[in-house]
Amino acid sequence: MSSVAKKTAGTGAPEKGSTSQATAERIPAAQRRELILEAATGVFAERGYAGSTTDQVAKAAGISQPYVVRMFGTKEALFLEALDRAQGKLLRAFRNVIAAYDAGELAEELQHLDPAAGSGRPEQLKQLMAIAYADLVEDRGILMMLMQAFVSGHEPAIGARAREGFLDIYRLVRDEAGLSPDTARDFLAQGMLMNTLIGIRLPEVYEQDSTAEELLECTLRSKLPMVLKASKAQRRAG
Amino acid sequence: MSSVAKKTAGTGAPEKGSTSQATAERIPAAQRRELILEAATGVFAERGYAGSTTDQVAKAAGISQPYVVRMFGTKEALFLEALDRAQGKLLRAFRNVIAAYDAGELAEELQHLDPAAGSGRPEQLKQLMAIAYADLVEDRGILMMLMQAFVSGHEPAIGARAREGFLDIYRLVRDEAGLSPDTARDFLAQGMLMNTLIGIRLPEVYEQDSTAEELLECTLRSKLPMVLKASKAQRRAG
DNA sequence: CCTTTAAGTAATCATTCGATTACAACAATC
DNA sequence: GATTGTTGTAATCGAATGATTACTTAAAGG
Repeated sequence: MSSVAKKTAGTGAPEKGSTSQATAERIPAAQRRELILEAATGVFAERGYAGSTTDQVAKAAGISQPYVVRMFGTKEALFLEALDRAQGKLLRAFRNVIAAYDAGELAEELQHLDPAAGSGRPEQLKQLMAIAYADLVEDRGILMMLMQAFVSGHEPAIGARAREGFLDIYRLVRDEAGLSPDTARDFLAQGMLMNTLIGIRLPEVYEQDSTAEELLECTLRSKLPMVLKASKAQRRAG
Repeated sequence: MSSVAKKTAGTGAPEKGSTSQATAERIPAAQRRELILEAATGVFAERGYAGSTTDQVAKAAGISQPYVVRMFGTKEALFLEALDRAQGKLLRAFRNVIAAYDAGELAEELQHLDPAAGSGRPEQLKQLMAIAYADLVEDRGILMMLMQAFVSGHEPAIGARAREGFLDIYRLVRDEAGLSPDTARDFLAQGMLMNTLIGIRLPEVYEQDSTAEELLECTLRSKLPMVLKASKAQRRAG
């Protein structure tokens, strides 16, 4: 997805010799909004709310800083929207698993589950959702965006949203997947551990530290190779 | 420097008689250092690294902002020292439990453990350390200070230190308490969940939200009343 | 007393950052 | 082709913040 109509990189010279326009390609506001939210999710996930600047988001989205502010009003409003979006993606991922399971579409995946963990619907859904959660690590923005919100409870608006969002996830796992409170708690705890391991960038030292290797191995299991690959890609891009 | 300009304000203002004490009480630098670290832990725990200012730390410690900076050099150095201190307290708390257990000093506490969770040394130590961890919530600064470090992996110095610190804790739990990797992982996961619940200030809505009530109940168990009390105290302190 | 040292602050500086303003260019519509 | 709304930027402002400088003052030690 790149510019076709405009200059900048369109025809030959990226230099601004001719028309001194540094302006981005014009696209509808609704699409631009989504691009900004995508960029903001990455920036906020990386640096947290206070550690991010609207200019970093603007640069990541390929537009100017005033445009970001004008479109969302304030940095806080932008953060809240990005948070909602990330939470929505997580809830949708879980609901997709549940729906597919109940429709009997996961016969293949069921073969690879740990039989010792139980064969009831809640036990199997728990394992399947854990896999879906680990899949979200590939993006890395979504889970760390949530994590950053979870440690920003001192900001009144963000704290309130984070609380509600976390409880939404708990209720989904309990009511829609049917996990008992204790099982739901264990499920969430595993998720928070994964977030933490990603947050401290443990995959980056996987090869140099055997303790890190062991902990990552027993936390991510079959999803470890994918996470390691995503980590390396992230480092290149960073 | 002692020639002429020395007495600029010496003309009228040096009232030493009673009230207006613009300067803090003079105490040895080593003690002041500890006071600043204590204050910094609370501030960083609350607002994170980027969200905290050296002036907030100074105010919390009852001294001026330049003094904070001069004593630690940079905000980052201050954060790293506070982080070390918090991690040290956590490690010490766990080692105290292990030593007391091995010395047979915990006969009373053993009566209150869940027998269904197993009666071997690792199983009992896991439960005892979980209680010790929850006890640290009372301070609140220590655990959230660590949590804030865990989401600051993008800061090179902090990220490196956070990684090492987390692995130190894992090794302690595995090697000194004797937990298997899987059990150690589950233990850490519960800890990360507790941190998250504290981070989003879930205890503050305990009375208004039955979902929050259930989740807190099944995560903190016997330690819930203490955490609720600490939460209320924290709110009053603001 | 006087000199030295340690503890502490006021003032300020250079950046950074979120937000605002004013404007430019493109596109649709009449 | 003039009008009008949409998409976008440059310039800049005021407040906040980490750090520095220069100073003050309470003790400690002759």
